[in-house]
Amino acid sequence: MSNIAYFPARPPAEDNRPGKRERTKVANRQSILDAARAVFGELGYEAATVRDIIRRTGLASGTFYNYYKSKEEVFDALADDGARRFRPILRAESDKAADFESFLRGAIRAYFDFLEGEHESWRVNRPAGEIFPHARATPEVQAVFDEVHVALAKVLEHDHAPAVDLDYFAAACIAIAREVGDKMLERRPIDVDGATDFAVRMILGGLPALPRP
Amino acid sequence: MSNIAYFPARPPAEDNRPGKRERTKVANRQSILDAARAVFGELGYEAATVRDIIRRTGLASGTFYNYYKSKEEVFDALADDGARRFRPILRAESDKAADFESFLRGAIRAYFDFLEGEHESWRVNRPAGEIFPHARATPEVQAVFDEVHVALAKVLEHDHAPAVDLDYFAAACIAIAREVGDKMLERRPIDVDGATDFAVRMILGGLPALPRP
DNA sequence: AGGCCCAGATGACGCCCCGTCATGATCTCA
DNA sequence: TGAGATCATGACGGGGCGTCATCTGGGCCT
Repeated sequence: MSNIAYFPARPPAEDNRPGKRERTKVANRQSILDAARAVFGELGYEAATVRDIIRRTGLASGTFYNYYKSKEEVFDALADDGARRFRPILRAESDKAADFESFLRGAIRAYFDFLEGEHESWRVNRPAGEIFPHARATPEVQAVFDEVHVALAKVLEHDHAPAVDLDYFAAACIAIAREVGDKMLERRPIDVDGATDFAVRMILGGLPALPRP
Repeated sequence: MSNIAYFPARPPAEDNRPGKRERTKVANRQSILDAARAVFGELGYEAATVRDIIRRTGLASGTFYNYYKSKEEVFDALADDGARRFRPILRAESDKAADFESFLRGAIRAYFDFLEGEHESWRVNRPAGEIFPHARATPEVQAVFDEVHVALAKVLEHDHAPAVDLDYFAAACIAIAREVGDKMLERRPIDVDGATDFAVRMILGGLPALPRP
């Protein structure tokens, strides 16, 4: 007996749900990422081992390697994930900005908000003094840097600002944002506005322009 | 028979050379550091193992652990070494500086010169894309940061500059110096003057003050 | 000189992490 | 329902890790 007489050629409701195979694959990949985030948060990146991550998933060790080649690759995947979520935000700021200052303020503010959000899921209990690696230059992360680069160039040109060494300038801006952002997270209460103001003024006017606390 | 009749109470020429015991200890510690520098340079920090370092010294594995507890500790020792050499240079700049700008220029210039010098012994052949860890906050390194902090405070006060958030400001200055310094090392020819000028102007006047290339 | 002592060099050892692979279970599709 | 594809499994060899019982020889005393 055939279903053909009773159902249209395609199954009803266009069952788009992927088969079980595909679903477990997605679930496994996700649980590895979740476990990794937790382990990195608890033990710190350096101390964490692939085995720690595997144990937390409950999967077999070999299964891990069907998805990622190493601890580094998982970390990169997490970084990529963050970058992928941040990129559209940055893009939006870049699009809506009228001049350089508002672009800068929007972008840095967005980054700091983002940082504060991520903060939670990462630095749960990491050992004192340990250095958490900054996101490495994975494709997605690099794309964000490039986007900053391009956005800076675009907005500067639009403002008829004098040509500058963009490579140095972008590096300096990113450095300031990173470092002031880190310091911001260490203070209680976390003051996103203050940090944003500081970073923006530092970039736009240097020392003389800084806010007086 | 006694030497007393022939020699003064203390042995001649006041032989201060430490005994052989002490000398091998110093030599071992030094060869471990040398080996570590070479290994980190060749394999990169991440890939390097304690065994790699041990093998290169020719010592037994146990001996290594008589001197350092781990790869991290050796790296920190190397960083401390660098910091210990850099500190007096920084101090000299701080002492001789008449105003904030000359202090800043002197300090950054000194740092970039230092970077260029160190450059040789470190990044010999490291794998592309690998992140070389910035010096961690070892006591000596921390001391350098603190010195920067203090020097900034002192010079700023002397200049009757408006009060600023020193924590943020120092972090931003160090961030700029680090990042522009790294980028400087990637360019050929290495232009210490140009990088110094950029960093100084960025800190002193932000975007509008930057040199036009 | 001869002998004793102990700092410290040695390398074998047990432990654990690494990445692989032969095996088997389960899904898919005809 | 059966054949084949896909992928989870966990045992395994390789190797790095840090330790420790043992040995070596420099320091020191007589």
